[in-house]
Amino acid sequence: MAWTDERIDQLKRLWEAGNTASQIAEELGGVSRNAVIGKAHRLGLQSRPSPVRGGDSSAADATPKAAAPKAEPAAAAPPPPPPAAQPAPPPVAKAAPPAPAPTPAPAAAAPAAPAAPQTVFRSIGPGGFQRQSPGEQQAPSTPAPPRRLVPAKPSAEVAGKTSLLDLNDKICKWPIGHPGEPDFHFCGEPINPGFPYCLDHCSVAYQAQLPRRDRRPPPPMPYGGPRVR
DNA sequence: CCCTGATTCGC
DNA sequence: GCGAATCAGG
Repeated sequence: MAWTDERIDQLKRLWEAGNTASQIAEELGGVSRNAVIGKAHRLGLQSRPSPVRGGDSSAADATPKAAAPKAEPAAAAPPPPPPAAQPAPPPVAKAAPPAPAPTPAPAAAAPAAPAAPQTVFRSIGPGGFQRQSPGEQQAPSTPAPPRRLVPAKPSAEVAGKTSLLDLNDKICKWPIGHPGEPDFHFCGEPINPGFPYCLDHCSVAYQAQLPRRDRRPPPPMPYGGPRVR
């Protein structure tokens, strides 16, 4: 199974969304957990809290890394790995509790720009995107209402639709329809900062892990989505 | 045991 | 570049 752009992109998103390598492997299909991890590393994806890493048994461990039980020839001279700065920590915020949050005080999270007239978007984690608007602030008292997201068909009109050539870094790349169809186009709405899709499509693309019981049947996925087993 | 991610190294 | 084998912690 080759690492196509789509599969790589899926890997990135799932990885950064906090899925385990096993889950990602299962989701992608055709690859092993190791393959996912290996690819993730090759892509330079930052590893999330791994059980092996942080588990520093000794408080002041003098030995940094002696985990080389295998051959340790004469290599030595470890080239200082340029810490490729971490330029992208914004997209991931605190994970949103999927469970019914009894928190009644919603305003506490919006201390900044209370007078800002413009809508502010804040991603609060995979599957937990919420619109934060000064006016239409909704108390999350309701048990995570599974928003019924229709594939948002802005206008089936041929005119004004977002074509492939219209895509850029600022608009939602969620496909509407299917490639080849006469009216196939892209969402085109302003993106949710840090993501390739708009707010609504982010909430579709990044589904929160719900109990298998009451999970919404067929989440609309582009291109048929990941294989169904 | 199970799980996890990290790393190595032959391909 | 890829990923099975292996390592190592929870």
